[in-house]
Amino acid sequence: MKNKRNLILKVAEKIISEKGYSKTTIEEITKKAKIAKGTFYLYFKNKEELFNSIIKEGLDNLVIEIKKEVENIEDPFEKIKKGIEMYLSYHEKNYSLFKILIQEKPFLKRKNFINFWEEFFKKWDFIKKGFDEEIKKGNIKNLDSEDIIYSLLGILHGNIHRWILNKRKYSLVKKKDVIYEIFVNGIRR
Amino acid sequence: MKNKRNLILKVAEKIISEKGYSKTTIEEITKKAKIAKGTFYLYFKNKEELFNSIIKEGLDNLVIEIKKEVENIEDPFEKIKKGIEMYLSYHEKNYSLFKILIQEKPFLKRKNFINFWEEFFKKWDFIKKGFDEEIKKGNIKNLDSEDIIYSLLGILHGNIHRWILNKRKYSLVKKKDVIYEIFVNGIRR
Amino acid sequence: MKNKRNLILKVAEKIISEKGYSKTTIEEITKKAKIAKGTFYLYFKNKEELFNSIIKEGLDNLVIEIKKEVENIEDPFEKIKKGIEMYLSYHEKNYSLFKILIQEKPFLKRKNFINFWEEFFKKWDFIKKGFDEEIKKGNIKNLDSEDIIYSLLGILHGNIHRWILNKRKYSLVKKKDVIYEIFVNGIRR
Amino acid sequence: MKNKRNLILKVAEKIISEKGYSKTTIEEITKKAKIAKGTFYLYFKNKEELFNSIIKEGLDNLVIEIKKEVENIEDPFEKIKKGIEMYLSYHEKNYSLFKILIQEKPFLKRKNFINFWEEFFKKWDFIKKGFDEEIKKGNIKNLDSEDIIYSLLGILHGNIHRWILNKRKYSLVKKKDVIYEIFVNGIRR
DNA sequence: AATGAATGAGGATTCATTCAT
DNA sequence: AATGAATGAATCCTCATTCAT
Repeated sequence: MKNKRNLILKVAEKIISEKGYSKTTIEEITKKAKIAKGTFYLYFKNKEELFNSIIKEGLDNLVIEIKKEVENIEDPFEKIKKGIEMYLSYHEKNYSLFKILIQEKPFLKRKNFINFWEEFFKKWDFIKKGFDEEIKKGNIKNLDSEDIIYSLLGILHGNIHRWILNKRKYSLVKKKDVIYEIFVNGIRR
Repeated sequence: MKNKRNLILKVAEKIISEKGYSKTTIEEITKKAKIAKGTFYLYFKNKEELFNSIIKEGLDNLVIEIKKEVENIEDPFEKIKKGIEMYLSYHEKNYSLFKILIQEKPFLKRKNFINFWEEFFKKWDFIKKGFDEEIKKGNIKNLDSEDIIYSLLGILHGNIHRWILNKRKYSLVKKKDVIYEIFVNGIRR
Repeated sequence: MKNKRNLILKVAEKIISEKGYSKTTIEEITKKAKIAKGTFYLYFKNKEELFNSIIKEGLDNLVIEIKKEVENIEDPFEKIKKGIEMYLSYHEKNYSLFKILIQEKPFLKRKNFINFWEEFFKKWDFIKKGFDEEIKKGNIKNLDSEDIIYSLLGILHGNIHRWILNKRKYSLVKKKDVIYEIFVNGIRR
Repeated sequence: MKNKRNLILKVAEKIISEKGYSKTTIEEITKKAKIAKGTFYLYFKNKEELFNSIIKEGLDNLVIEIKKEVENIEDPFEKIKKGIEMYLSYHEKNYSLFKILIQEKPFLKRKNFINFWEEFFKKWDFIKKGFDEEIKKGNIKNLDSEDIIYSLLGILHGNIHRWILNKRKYSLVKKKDVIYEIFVNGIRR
């Protein structure tokens, strides 16, 4: 049943985002999901796989949503504007994911750890390519496009982090204009 | 002996940055420091206090170093430039600290978790004030200075993170110009 | 399985009565009971709860047995006689309990320590009431009934203690007549 | 210095009576006595010897005090009366000792444990002999004198225990008459 | 597919005792 | 005689994972 797997994922995401990976026990996850402990292992090989699935599936959805909205926009800066908005709006809806995402995951074996982040950043290649084109056209300063993308992600994460620290009292999406202002003026020629 | 405490701190910082807090055992720390397990508890109340000390002392030094270099600079943008350089250079020397900083903190209860980060961000208040002045003078766009500082920290962290993911193969400090370029053009009126 | 809990209880009672609470390890209990260490914690929250359960259940049974035998006896002095017999006979069968009862309870804070014993003595209120009635009727000297009950328990414990020190070489129950003789002549008008 | 040994004994007696043997640490004893931890081991071989000394010396004093007062009294029942009074009065002054005394000491090796109590009871032989004589003379019922002495100690302990449980709010010595009344009528022919 | 009792390796912490100074 | 830093064996408890039902 696909549903039970999703149930576990949702329950676990919430708990892990609140207590952190180490303090989250299979006991608690299965109790809250109202299934038996053994059942958990029918759907996940172990605790680590559960964790990876939460992140992988969360990020996949993030990219899918952004791509869908962004790919039909012609104007490069409008594209960026929409991308920023989508990134914020997705995390506003799925703030648990971010809290899980930003933590170092030192319990991941080194190899898996590298793969994890590489995969995350690779997902934004389609945006990087956009930057490359604009640099060629002269619309954007002649910077390394990878520098640009990491800086953008940095600004976004800084703002999401702050929003969470403030207990999500204000609308995260509203920050889209400030971020756009700073970022685009920062890179525009 | 102050030295033994520092020894523990140094050894622990290295191990925790590599394996993470939860996977790091007192056993391993003391073994690598070549002291008895009980000796650890002469210098730290428990594992949690060790962790907090690493971060507290690491960040205190970071702020002290930056302040020292920056406070005599008059020109606001030069000040920012130097600040960025110092921030990067400190983390280049102490890359373990950053990895620990962003790690999951399984012992922190929600409230303490918030406090932890709030304290971190409060440390940069002295910079925020500088931004406020420049906004008044009209040198910087009329943005919320807190938005600005979180965005700057975001850009910095994004770049540090990337550097670590790339196994620190290039010089982190060299990124100071790109970051300055993007950030300052982003906020300058 | 109720049985496994009882198994632990029995094994632990024996060991604790021999080595004392502090020197008894969960390791030894579970080894002797042929279960895994973790299994212990399925049935008891911790070592302290185990200890409390041993005493609570032991004393509850003691009171139940005595009450059952004594409540149908009309004559007050016969009642006392039977009570003494039962008290001795129960401890003869369950001599471990007594040794545990008087053991140091290192986990009990002062307040709880008091409560612990108060609860023990409260269990004998139903006997105290009997004394009160007989005092009114003039069959027993006009003494404080609480003085009487504590003295009786004192005599009993003194004799049980002695019996245990003598390695239980003689029949404890046989002491019932001497105790009755001394005690009843002591309080009878 | 004989004084330092006594200092340790006094400090330790207080702490052990409050927290029990197991929870009392050498650390705390030496800190409260304002001496170094190593100094403790100049005066006592180890923790167990300290414990034994507290009890041995406490009981020796008890017996000495009682003997001194009692040996010149001719009348056997007056002798008992005075003995009861002295026993209570000593424990009223030294209630810490009793709290230590009544606990089982399972941490003592079995052999030492037996010796410990045997020694305690042997101390009362001089009283037992008095009982034997009175039995011969026909003043006391023809009971085993050891039964008598254990019963008396039992009554006394029962009453001391109760007094401590009541937080020593009343005068313990005042109970001498009730105890005498019950006990002596219990054994007098 | 589902259950949950049972497992046992693993890890933080305590504290009596030692010993160089 | 006195110190107190250092030791490390000892012990409680946790929790991911298994497996018989």
